[in-house]
Amino acid sequence: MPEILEVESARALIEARALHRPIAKVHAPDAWFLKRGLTARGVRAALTGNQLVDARRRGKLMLVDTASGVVLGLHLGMSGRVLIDGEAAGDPLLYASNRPESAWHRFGLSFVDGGSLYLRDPRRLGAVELDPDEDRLGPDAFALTLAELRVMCAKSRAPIKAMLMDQSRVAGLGNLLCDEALWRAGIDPTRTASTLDDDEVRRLHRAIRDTLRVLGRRGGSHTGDLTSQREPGAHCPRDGAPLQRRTVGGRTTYSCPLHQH
DNA sequence: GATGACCTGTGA
DNA sequence: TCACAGGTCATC
Repeated sequence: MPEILEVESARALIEARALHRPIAKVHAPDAWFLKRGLTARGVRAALTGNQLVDARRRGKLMLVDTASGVVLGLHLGMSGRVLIDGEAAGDPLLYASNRPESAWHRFGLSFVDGGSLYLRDPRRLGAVELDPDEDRLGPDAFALTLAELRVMCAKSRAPIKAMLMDQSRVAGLGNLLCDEALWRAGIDPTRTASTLDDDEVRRLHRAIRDTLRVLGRRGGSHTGDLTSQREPGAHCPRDGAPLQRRTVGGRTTYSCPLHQH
């Protein structure tokens, strides 16, 4: 399931392969997949004969600009992938099946040249919308500044992990990336955000940047040092202590009781 | 801010 | 058969 790194790969794939190809047909077989009042008829009217001209991203939301000015918002949910001319970007997702199952094609565009862009999503938790409200999201995690992180920590009484996963605060970090970043920073995920001192906020900011850079290079959210250990009985890759498994912010959370405080 | 709901596939 | 899954959203 995609976090910011997988979404960025999908965005880059659209940018590289789907722009400036006139759209012949729009496939919207799943009304439930269309959000915020969008209908199959509406999305067909907006995109047929149109073309994609730019692919942007904010957090996990892809924003695809079209020649007419309409912005196509694509969300991958928990199991979504973008397929262009039948091919996807990056490595197979860990929990998502990889079979090219056309029953899982929830939305798609056929280009005049014969190619296609499909959103394949077995679990149907992804979404398509038009002209999405980008401001419901906080700053993109790649662009998050130390000053921004410092301010939002000071204002939040949530566990630090829940704060980081709140897309209206920071956009793009999900369960795995948050666990990895907090593990690298040596901070307990349950710590109340406002109790982090300045050194801890700095370490966290650095750890988020490192996590995105390193895991991005390795190929995705599931390639983290801690992340690859998420199973019962696992040990901390840094100091060998048995890892702790808890629920924080509503999600399964792994952390090291020895070096995360 | 925490909780459960949403939907469906996977693996024990 | 059941627990679990990396996402978001509504509701208390």
